[in-house]
Amino acid sequence: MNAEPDTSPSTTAPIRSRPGRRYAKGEQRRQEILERTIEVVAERGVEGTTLRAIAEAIGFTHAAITRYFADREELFLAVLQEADQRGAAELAESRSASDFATRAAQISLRAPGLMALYNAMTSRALEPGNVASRSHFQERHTRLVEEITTTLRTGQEAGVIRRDIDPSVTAALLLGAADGLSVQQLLQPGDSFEAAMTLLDTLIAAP
Amino acid sequence: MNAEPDTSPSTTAPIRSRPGRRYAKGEQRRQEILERTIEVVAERGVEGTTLRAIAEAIGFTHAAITRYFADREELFLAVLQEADQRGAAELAESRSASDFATRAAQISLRAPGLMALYNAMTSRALEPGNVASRSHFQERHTRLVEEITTTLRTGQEAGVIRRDIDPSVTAALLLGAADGLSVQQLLQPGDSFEAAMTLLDTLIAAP
DNA sequence: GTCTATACAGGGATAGAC
DNA sequence: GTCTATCCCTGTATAGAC
Repeated sequence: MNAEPDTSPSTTAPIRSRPGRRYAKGEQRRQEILERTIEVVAERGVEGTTLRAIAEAIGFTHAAITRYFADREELFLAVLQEADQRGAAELAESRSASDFATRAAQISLRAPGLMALYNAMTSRALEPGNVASRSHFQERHTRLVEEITTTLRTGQEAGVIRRDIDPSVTAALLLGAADGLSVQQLLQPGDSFEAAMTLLDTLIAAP
Repeated sequence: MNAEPDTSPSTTAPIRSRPGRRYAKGEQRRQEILERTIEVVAERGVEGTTLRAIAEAIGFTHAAITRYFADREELFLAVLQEADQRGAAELAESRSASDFATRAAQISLRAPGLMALYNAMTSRALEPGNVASRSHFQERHTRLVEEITTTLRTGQEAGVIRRDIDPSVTAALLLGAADGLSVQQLLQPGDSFEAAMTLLDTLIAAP
């Protein structure tokens, strides 16, 4: 989007000596840190997930983590990215657009701490001067909107989605609704999430 | 909702010696702290809004703030509550339901740091064991859903809102969409917020 | 390459002086 | 009612052991 020229798409602030996956042990450690982190988040919340707490869960010193991730922000972003990638396959099976959005949210809801982390990082991305997180979420959002837009267009051609609505605006609506409703769902669990997304589904369906 | 018996509706953890508005000076100080806080948030972001930074903006020591607010969490919550009350009047003028949701979001968007603070606090409310923030947002959500539901029902009776949709589910959808889309709007400013809410408006309008 | 030890600046919270 | 002093906890940086 409006990000400055950045040649490294995935990692924002690359560690000096991260070998391109050459050392098996290092890569393994990296994965372990990612997995433990989300566990600690689920147990102690995002705020309680200090570098020392993660390190302790592994049997480490907190300083060691900085070998793999420049700072806490980068670590958290990596956790979200990992979760995104794992969910990507499942997401690709979506049949309808709201099905897509619903799956996206539900994947997050499955892993206890993930949605909390996602929200915490989103709110940090809104902070002034946080280019790393902001561009991450901007890219993510742009990508998701494009995917949903394509699905919607296909649906319109197939005659299952109303033809009098703009696909990309509808995509933004679906994604926004899924995001907002899943927060709501976590705040007070109930069936409003399902119901609301289903309603949206019928609203955009061809008459 | 599922909140524990709580006799104090507005303030979650009352200060030991808050006199029921008896001391003008104290009340004035409290207001000043609230106003400065939102200013500091706008300038330095939520993370940068330390008790010391707020105190410095007033000409205080950070410890003095704890006379008026038990901790930072309570202070932030009070800022949001203040903003809610100020926006309430404007909100009451809403004609349609999505107009309501749109206004609610736009009021937040007007004050630079407010939406960031709102999101930061929402994400904290998702943390385990944070009863204070969680119940605040639960109550807020319940209240807003009820108000929108009423507006919707009136619209249905007047024939401007489709009659085949459930008012409360629709209210949840509107609120969720407004929340999710406003984050999106802050992340990358554009006109997708307006467009998407307008779309939702037409979707729920009577044919 | 990987990790420990250690130091540092800055945060929230609190006790007690005035 | 406000301040000073202090506590313990963060993330971060660096030096050096292995």
